[in-house]
Amino acid sequence: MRVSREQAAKNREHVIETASRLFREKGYSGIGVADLMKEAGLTHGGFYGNFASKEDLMGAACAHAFDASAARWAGLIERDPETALAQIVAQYLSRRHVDHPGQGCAMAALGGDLARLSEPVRGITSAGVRTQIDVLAPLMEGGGAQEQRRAAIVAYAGMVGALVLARAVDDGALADEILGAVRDRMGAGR
Amino acid sequence: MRVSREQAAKNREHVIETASRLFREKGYSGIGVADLMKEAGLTHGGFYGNFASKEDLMGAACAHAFDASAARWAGLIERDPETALAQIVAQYLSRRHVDHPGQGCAMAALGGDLARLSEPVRGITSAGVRTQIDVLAPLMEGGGAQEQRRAAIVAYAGMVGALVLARAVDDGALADEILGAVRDRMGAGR
DNA sequence: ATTATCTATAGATCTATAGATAATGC
DNA sequence: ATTATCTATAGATCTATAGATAATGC
Repeated sequence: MRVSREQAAKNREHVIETASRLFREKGYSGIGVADLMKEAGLTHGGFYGNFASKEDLMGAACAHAFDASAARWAGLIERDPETALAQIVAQYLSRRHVDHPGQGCAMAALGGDLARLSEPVRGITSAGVRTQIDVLAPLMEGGGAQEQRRAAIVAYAGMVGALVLARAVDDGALADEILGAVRDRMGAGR
Repeated sequence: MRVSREQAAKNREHVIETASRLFREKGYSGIGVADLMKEAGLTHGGFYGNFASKEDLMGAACAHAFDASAARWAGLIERDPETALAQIVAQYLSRRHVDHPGQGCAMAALGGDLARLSEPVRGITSAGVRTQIDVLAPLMEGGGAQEQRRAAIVAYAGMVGALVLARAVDDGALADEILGAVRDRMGAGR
C-alpha cells in the first residue's frame, strides 16, 4: 500500500494535474473529491493526507493552470517575439480552445467559481492574472510601459470574455463569429 | 394553504426573480432548491408543481436576467442615444456592478455554469447573447451594419471579460485598474 | 372537485475523518 | 517505527417525489 516518498510526491502532482483538468472541465462543484481521486488512480481517503481541503486543492490546481498558461505564452514569445501576439491570440480564440476547457485558460473556465471562493485561492488568482498581464504587456504597441500594460489588460479581458461567450452559446456559427470578431480586432487594431 | 391562481402566478414569478438573483450571486450549484424556496418565502415541496427541475428554473431565471439587462440598455438608448453607449459602459464596468452580481450581467456571473448546462438553458443563453449584441450594434461607429455588429461583439466580450477578471481578483486596486483600462478603451477607441 | 402548497422522506450524493494495512526508511 | 494509502463510515447536504391539507373556483 505505502509507496516511496518520491512516488508519493509524483502522486500528489498527478492529483493536482488531474484536478486542474477536471475543475476546468466540470467546474469547482461539478467534480467531487472521491471521483477526482478515482480519476487520478487513487482512493478517496488518501486525499486528506495531501490536501487540507477541497478548496486547498483548488488553489494548487489553479496555480498549476496559470503557470502552464504563462509558460505557453512565454514559449511562443521566446520562439518568435514578432509573431507571438498573433499566435497567442489565434490559439486562445480558437475552436480547439473552446472545445477543450480542461487544457485551457483557468480564468475563462473558472472565473465565476473563483470569484466566490475564499483565500488563499483568490490570492493565487490575482497572482495569475498579474502574470498574464505582465507577459502580454511587452507585446503591445503603444508608447510607454503604462500604455502597454493597459493595452494588455484590454486584450486579456477581450480574450477571456470572447471565450466565455463562445462556450456558453449553443450555436457553433455564433461562437465562431464571436471568436473571429475579437481575433480580427486584436490582429488589426492597436 | 392553497392560494388564488393570480397569487400562484405571482409566487411563480417571485421564485424566478429570487432564483435569478441567487444563481448570479452564488452560482448554479451554490444554492439548493430548498434554500431558494425558503428565500422566496415558500416551502421546498411546492417547487416541483411549478418547475420540472432545478435546471428548468435556471432557464427561466436566465431568461429573466437577460431580459432585464436588455431592457436596461434599451431604456438608456431611448433616453439619450448619443450618450447611451458611454452610460452602458460606465454602468457595466463599475465597482457597483462588480460588487452586486445578483442584479448584474448573467453572462459574467454564470458564464462558466451555462457552458456546462444542457438544453434548453443553452438556447436561452444564445438568444440572450444575440439580443445583447443586437441592442449594442446600432450604438457602434463604423460604416455598415456588419461592421457595427462585429464592433458590438468586441465591446460585449471586453465588458464580460473585464467583469469576470475584476470579480475574480482579490485586490480592489487591480480590479479598478482592469475596469478603468477597458472603460477608457471603449470610450476613446472606435 | 380541483389544485396550490405543505410536511415528510427516499435515495443519492458530498466533504471529511477514523482506524486498518502494508511497504518504506531508519 | 514511520507513513502513504486503503476501507469504511459519519454527518450533512441535495434533488425529487409521495401523500396530506386546506382554500379556491366551478
